[in-house]
Amino acid sequence: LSLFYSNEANRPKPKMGTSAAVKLPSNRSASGARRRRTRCRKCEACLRTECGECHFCKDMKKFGGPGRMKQSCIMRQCIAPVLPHTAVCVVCGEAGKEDTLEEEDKFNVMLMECSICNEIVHPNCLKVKDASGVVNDELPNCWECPKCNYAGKTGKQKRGPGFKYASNLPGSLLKEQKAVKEEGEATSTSTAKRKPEGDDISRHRPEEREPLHRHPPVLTPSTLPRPRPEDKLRKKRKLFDDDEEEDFSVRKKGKADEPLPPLKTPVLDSDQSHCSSPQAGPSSEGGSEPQEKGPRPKARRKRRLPNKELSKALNQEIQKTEDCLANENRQPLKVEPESENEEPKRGFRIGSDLGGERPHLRTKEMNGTPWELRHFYPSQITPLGFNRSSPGTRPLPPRSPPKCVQMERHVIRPPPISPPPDRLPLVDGKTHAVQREVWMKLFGHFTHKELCVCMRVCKTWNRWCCDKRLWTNIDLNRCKSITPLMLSGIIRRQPLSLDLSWTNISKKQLSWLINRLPGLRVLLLSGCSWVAVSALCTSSCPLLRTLDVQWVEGLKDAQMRDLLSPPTDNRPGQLDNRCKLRNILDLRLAGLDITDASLRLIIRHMPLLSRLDLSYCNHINDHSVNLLTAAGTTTRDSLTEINLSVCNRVTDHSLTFFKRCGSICHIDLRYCKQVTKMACEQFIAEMSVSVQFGLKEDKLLQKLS
DNA sequence: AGGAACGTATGC
DNA sequence: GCATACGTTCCT
Repeated sequence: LSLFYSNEANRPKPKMGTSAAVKLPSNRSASGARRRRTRCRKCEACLRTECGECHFCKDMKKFGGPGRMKQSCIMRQCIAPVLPHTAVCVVCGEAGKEDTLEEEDKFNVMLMECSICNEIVHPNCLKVKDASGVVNDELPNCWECPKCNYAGKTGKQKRGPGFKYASNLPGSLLKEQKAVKEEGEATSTSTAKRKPEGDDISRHRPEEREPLHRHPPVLTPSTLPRPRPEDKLRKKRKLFDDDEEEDFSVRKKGKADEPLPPLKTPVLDSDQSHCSSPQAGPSSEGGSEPQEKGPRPKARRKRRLPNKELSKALNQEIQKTEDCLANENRQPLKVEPESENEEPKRGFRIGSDLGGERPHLRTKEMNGTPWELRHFYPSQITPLGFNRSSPGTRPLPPRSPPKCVQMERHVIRPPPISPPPDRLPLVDGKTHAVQREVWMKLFGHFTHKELCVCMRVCKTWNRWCCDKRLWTNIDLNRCKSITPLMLSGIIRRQPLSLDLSWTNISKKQLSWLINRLPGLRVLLLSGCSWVAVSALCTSSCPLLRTLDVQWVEGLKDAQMRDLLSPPTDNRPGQLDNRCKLRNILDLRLAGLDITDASLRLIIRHMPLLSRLDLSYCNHINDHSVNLLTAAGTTTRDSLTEINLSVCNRVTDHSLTFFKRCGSICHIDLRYCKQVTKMACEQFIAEMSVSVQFGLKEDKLLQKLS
């Protein structure tokens, strides 16, 4: 099944049903009552235990709360709530029968709930054959039934059944966007079947990717230490940051005075007006109904015990982020395509003219998605393909795609339970002679771009090509916008190495990612905002070996402390008290305004540190080197490579300190104005007693093997 | 508008 | 019958 579910378009606003606990509003629609949904009990969320810490957990009696709120743990909010067992088809009165049939035939006998009229039917029981129903990929058993679709009804004022998102976790990346005040006819247009505009795969074809080899920093005079990235650039990025309050705390003063560049374009605006929001005018249905206005005697409620700090902080963060995400990504409701990466343009038709297509296939057994390719390597990316970007060229912050009020929501469904097929099924019912592992060897030679193309070929290839062995390195360096679809694509591939350098990834996004990449070894975040990088403060990635945070603006000593400090919540037995980054071997801090204070933390908390990049760190001096190489420090023996290029406070004296390092193999002092070639040669001469060093370049000392 | 409260559907 | 928690209403 596809892991990308992107349409939130037509989730109807919950309406009263016969079962509703409250009286029906006077404007209740003429259509059927809505069924309440219930947990799938299979998704990641359903399977986990209550966190005991969220707002709703704290309300629970079992956690000592009053039990008034009666809400599910935020971490346990179901990703794919299902119709209750008691649901039956309004036509035949029977339950869903999908269990009785093969996958491909299930659709017509499973119960589908219309997000507009709320009717639950077997598609087979419907008489309307000329209209197309539009399946909501996001929610199991949810569609816009052919009747409503044919009648031109829209779900605009409604929100799908069942979904009550704890938008922050674990399945959904997005929370429902706030109702957008849209006026007039914009609200009357259904997005249900609109095809994604300009969403042609060819337009999103990634650039040819360079091999993932690493380069040393480009150290030509033209790229010599540059001032911090221009404020202007940062300002632009700011528009897409979510955690603004933190952001301001690290921003240089004065910036706020500058006018923001106008990013909203006419395109954007027209986009907005064309996309009907699922929430467009939600208040027009129930909310605006002036029912029960006026004073009412209200005695039954007990005094509340507001938990403002927690809930507000929680929700504000979520909302802000998700508003941001909402703007970055929006796609109309779509039907999952027949072949995985096919354009999801059409509503499907029941028994209609789409030839031999079996529309229900679109809702089942899709592992890949058409959006995957489009979003994984969007156009206008020029992946640099290596980590150490030239520091002088902080890119213009990516701009979001044209914004649209249309909200989409991404649910990461659990990975397929069944193993990928071993052989390719053929049309004649037989299977291809070549086994999967052979194909996999072939796929192993393809670029990621090519793999994305392969994933469009068929379901089987789609699953095969998503094998994490083919995606150990995912490089989104300078990808202009990280979308939720890309995030879910990353999760699906479970890379060991992830390059998000110079992207506009937000804190929320990064946090979401890290929490779902438990095996991540390499994380490259150079040029990202500190706000984003601060996600590392609260998330744990115990296996992380390489962390690149060079040229992260706002990352100074105080932030390093946050990054390296053990979790603050140290209740016994609750959390790991050790440094979250204790297993780092390779730390890249180029271009940061850090001082010895940070180095002390590093020395203390990163006992395995082997490679340290401090180039372009203006505060680093001989004393810093003395610290790193002092007796009793772990770095003294663990350091094998150090990059101090363009550290102008480092002098010849540092070289004498390096003599104490037992494992040092590589000392980069290029462009250190106060380091002389003579001192380097003296170092080589003195070290030659035990280790042979040579000058690979001017002031670049390297052990000769 | 956002958050809290609560009636009662749902599953066991 | 009980525990859970969905979806609406009410309060701030």
